[in-house]
Amino acid sequence: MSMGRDELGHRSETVRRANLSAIVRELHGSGPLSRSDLVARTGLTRSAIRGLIGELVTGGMAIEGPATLDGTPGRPSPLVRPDPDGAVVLALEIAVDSLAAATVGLGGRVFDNVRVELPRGRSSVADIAAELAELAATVRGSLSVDSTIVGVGVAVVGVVRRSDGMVALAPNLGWRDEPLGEHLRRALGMSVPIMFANESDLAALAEHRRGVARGVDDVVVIWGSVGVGGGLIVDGHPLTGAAGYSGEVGHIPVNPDGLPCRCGSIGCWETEVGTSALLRRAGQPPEGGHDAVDAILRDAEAGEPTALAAFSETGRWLGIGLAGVINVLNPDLVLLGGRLASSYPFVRSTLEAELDRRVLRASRGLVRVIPTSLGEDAPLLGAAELAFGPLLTDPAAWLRPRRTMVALASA
Amino acid sequence: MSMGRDELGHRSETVRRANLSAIVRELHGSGPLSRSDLVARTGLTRSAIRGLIGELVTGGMAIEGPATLDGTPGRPSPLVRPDPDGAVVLALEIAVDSLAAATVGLGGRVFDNVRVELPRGRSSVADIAAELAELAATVRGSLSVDSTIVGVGVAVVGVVRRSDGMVALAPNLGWRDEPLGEHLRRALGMSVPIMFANESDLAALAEHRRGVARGVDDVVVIWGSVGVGGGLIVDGHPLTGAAGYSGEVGHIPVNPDGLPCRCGSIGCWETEVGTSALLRRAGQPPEGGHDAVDAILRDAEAGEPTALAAFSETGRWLGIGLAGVINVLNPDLVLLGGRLASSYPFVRSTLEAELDRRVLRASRGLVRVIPTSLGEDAPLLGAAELAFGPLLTDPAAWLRPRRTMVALASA
DNA sequence: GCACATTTGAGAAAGAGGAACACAAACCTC
DNA sequence: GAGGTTTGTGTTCCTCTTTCTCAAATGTGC
Repeated sequence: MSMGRDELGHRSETVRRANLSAIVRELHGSGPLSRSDLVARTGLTRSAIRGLIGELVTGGMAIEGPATLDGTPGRPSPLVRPDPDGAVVLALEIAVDSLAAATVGLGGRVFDNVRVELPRGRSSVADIAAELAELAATVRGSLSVDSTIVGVGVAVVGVVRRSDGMVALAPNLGWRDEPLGEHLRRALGMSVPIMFANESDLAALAEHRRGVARGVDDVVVIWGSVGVGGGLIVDGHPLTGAAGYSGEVGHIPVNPDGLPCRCGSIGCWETEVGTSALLRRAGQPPEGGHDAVDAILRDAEAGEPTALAAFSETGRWLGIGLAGVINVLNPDLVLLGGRLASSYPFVRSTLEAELDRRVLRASRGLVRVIPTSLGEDAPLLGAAELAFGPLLTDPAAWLRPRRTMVALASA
Repeated sequence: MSMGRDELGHRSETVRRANLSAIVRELHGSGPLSRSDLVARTGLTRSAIRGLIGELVTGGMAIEGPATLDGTPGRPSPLVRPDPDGAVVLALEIAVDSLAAATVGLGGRVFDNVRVELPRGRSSVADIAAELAELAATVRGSLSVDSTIVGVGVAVVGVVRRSDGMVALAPNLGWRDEPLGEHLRRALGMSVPIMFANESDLAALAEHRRGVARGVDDVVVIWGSVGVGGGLIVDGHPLTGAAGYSGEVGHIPVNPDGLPCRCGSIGCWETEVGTSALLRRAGQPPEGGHDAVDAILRDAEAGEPTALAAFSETGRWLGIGLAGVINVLNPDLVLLGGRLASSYPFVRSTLEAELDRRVLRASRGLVRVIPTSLGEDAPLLGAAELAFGPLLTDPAAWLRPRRTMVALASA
């Protein structure tokens, strides 16, 4: 019986929160802006902006600097920048064959970013949590002493519950119903909230905030690692579903009499467009890893016919599955990411041909299919954005408290 | 570059609008409520509620009546009811083989409701628009003279653009890129806004507002008429997509080497779960209509094996396609509506079996699949809800204007 | 170099809207 | 009928934005 996105019972404080949130979002998303830019973007008056900026500056979340003179007449407007030290998040990622960590400041500045190889096969949740905690300690070393970490975001290759980081399924790691959240909370020993999501969902969030999908309200990201996942942005907001399990496009049935899938089903999209399908079509053993795929890519670049045919057939199946997704969601933009980004040139033509045939004409004309723009780190950057979420929604809760009547009285 | 659902630049007027909206939504959705109920539901103070209710009453949108004594101590709280005459919408529907119209008051009271048969096959847009206008005139006759029509909602069997009612595709009617919006606007000759949407989308809206999906935030409605459409509620809001073409689940490819579809593609879900597939499996000519399907239903109820087998196989394919939808959207609830509602008992077991096999375990446990609750009129009721949308968002814009200083001065 | 238009910041006052509080009214129970 | 409880009423207060006026800082044209 939740109210969805809207909350009832507004008051004047709600207005201030919404306006502060709007300003912090603009600063976080667009970087330094003059006060008058903010007036134009928010529609608030100069006086209101002044008061709100003042609160952000004294709260340590923004810095006012000298104006940049652009040659136009009129009094110059001072530049407001997000204070990267004012609010920092820790981003973590459990990818297919690597672990990563980064510290990211308000405004999107990446302070430090490390990635380590992960040996193939099973690893215990406790081991992974411990290793992530070590990476976290490393990247935290690059922060100045007065930075405040306001949250932790974690990207996971697998089906993870958003509320508590319970991993329902992560075939690459051999996990099933593993309480990653609990382990990580203990290993990190931090008091700030830790938020979890699937790598594809976070790649979508990152592309929407800082990549080619900026300003686009309906976006689908198809993220290929070993399997295939999807991140959905709908009406400008991430689509999470009832428990955060949405976007599992890899397990759409596309071939009812197809091959068995790691999830237990048969004929999932993943069995036709995942790494193993590509390797199979290229005449390689399907359990080959990253290197084997790279080899096929190089062959394709060199014009080798078997490799080209393997990509071409994969593209056909990409188109078949994607047509269903597009017909259901009617997006403006579809981004191919992860391994699929590098495959893009070689799958493009057969993919588009299937879309031409299978997507309803009305939707077909509106949708573009292109590669992602942020590369391999998109899920990690998305994890940072996830962790910034609460702060962007209600910045006032994170500002260094203003002196209040009570505080003065008790002093 | 839209802002999505959120708007920037809040002010105190925003608060009043949001609070009025919250109250009108509660009244519209839940019917008569005492003032103290509203206090509890909105979290506002008694003073605030009083002021807002007062505005609604003088604006003619609500009526305050005597309290209902329920035996509890304390001063009784007067009952606030939505004034059904205060705001009325006109709902229209173009279904597969019928046209319908209704007048619906604030609070959901249906004043009048008519449905006429539509001869099978092509009809020109102008003819349909004219006939709808006639039906509209009929149902408007049942309104009291001082009722204000605040909007028109139109449900269409087909792919329709929300912004202007351009019908991209409606195979049942033989339409392709027909400007229904323009024709209807002329035929009705009304100055209020006319809004359009697909029948499945509106069935979902109706079930979410007034049916079994009330209070459920993530809902999928699969609506079977001749083809199959889908209505999606995500995070408590209808999912429209970039242009309103979302939810076309009937055209998800499920059988890459399947039968040709009316949309031009092959192997669409619709070709396996639509009416013609059922008729084919029951050994009937696939172009049979409503009556032929009803005959198979009666046979199945009588235990006739061919009919049962036809439903069973249809259920299997229903499960295959639905598994993909569930894996992508992670809904709490899936509703089968239209023709599929009556089929439900006979497709249930094979459908659930496919879901067990093909839906990720994490999502599977959360989702219930049941029939719709509002019957055949769900799209029509949804059209009414669609038309109420602007009023629910900003009731103040529709209140009879308060006496202002200017009005007094000019009097 | 200087008047002038232009844009923006600063500060005070006003306006809008809900919260808080005190009090009265209307119900219940005993 | 006294006492407890819940709720409507009315007033005052608080928060936050807008509005208005003035000053400051820039560019332009002579």
